[in-house]
Amino acid sequence: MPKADVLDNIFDKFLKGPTIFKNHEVLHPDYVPDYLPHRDKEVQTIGKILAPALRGYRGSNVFIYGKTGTGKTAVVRYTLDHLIRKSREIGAPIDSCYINCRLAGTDYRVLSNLCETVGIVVPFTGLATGEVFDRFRNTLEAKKIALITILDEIDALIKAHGDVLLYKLTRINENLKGSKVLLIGISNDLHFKEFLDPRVLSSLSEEEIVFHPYTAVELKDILSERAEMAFIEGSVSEGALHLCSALAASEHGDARRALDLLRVAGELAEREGASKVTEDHIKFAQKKIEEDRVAEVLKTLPLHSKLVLFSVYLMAKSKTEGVTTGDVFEVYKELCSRLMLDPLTQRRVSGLVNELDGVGILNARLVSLGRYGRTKRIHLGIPPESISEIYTSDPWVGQLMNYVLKCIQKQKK
DNA sequence: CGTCCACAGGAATGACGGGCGG
DNA sequence: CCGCCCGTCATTCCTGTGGACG
Repeated sequence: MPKADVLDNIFDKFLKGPTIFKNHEVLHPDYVPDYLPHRDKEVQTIGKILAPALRGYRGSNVFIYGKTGTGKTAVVRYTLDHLIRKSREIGAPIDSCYINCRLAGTDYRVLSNLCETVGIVVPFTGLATGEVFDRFRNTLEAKKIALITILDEIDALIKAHGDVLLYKLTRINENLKGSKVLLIGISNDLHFKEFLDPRVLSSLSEEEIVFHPYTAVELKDILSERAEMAFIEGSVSEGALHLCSALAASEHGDARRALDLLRVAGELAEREGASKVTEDHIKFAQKKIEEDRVAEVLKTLPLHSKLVLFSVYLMAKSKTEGVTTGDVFEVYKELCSRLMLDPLTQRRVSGLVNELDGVGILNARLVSLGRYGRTKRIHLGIPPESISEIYTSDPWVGQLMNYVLKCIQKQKK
């Protein structure tokens, strides 16, 4: 059979076969639904804070904390959408601007985003940030509007570039007569306050809202709601939903995670031609998401981190309990000499171990061996099979590793 | 009870590369 | 376009430390 026919078959099967998705899109992370279960209180609170803008008062700046997947962004966007709609109805001069600070990356790009919303174009680069700020302020002043600015993931920007911009923004109203700016800061980091200048903090957190993680029960409501929209009726088992919400709840009540899980499970089910998403699909999806994450991290690891990881891997085979920093460093040095590479210092390797621990690929625990010193006890944090990712992701390193393995085996014999 | 191991991890400093601002 | 500055990664030097051993 010619190739094209085989493909046609696959496509036809896909098109005609029993699909279980009705609307795939509603499971994607940036979809904002018409109703946000279990966030009524937050929606109302933010609504009350923003409402004065409809009458031309400034209202308060708001600072929102909460871990990932607790609905911060969704609630703010939802509330703001409604506010803007209302303002159009009654003709109130309100505009809004949503900026993800982490994606924007620098002060300059945040500002250029702001400029865009007030309708002026600034060059990619070339202007001093102060100049861009002035242009923004002047244009805003001329437009005579209330601008509600959402600064999402603001902690990322502050940690990277300091709070100069934020300070300027919080004080911008002092120099404005016709217009006003209302700031909504969103942070994933609960300890973010400590990074801020007290003046900025007091101005920004005139109102503070903390978003608590969803409980398993709440997650289930969210999932049921979304599943109803996303899937054809009856194609998701009750057990699957239950498991899905339980899994996400155990991971700090992350709704995004739960929705991801459901989406991937649905895709898996559809691909294998199943008519129903089952608990097994969820379990499989959980595994797949984790594997993808690990593979992604391994792929992007710097060379010496790979070597450190590989050292731990080699030793984990023989020693089941406890590899120390010193052990790892010795093996690592040996690897380097075989590969004709300059080894890093022990200090650095110790740091790399900590970094690998941070992303969950290694488990490093500080222990004291009394008379025999203090060190870290290091284990693999992932299944050893995953290490093969290193081979596949980086052929050069893979070849070297194979070479090293052969040398070691020869020595043993 | 003091010693001393085998590191942890902070601070200062240097090399390098890339983007900002003039 | 170029110099400068800033962030990242790494090194060097350093002080700190929990607890088994003698």
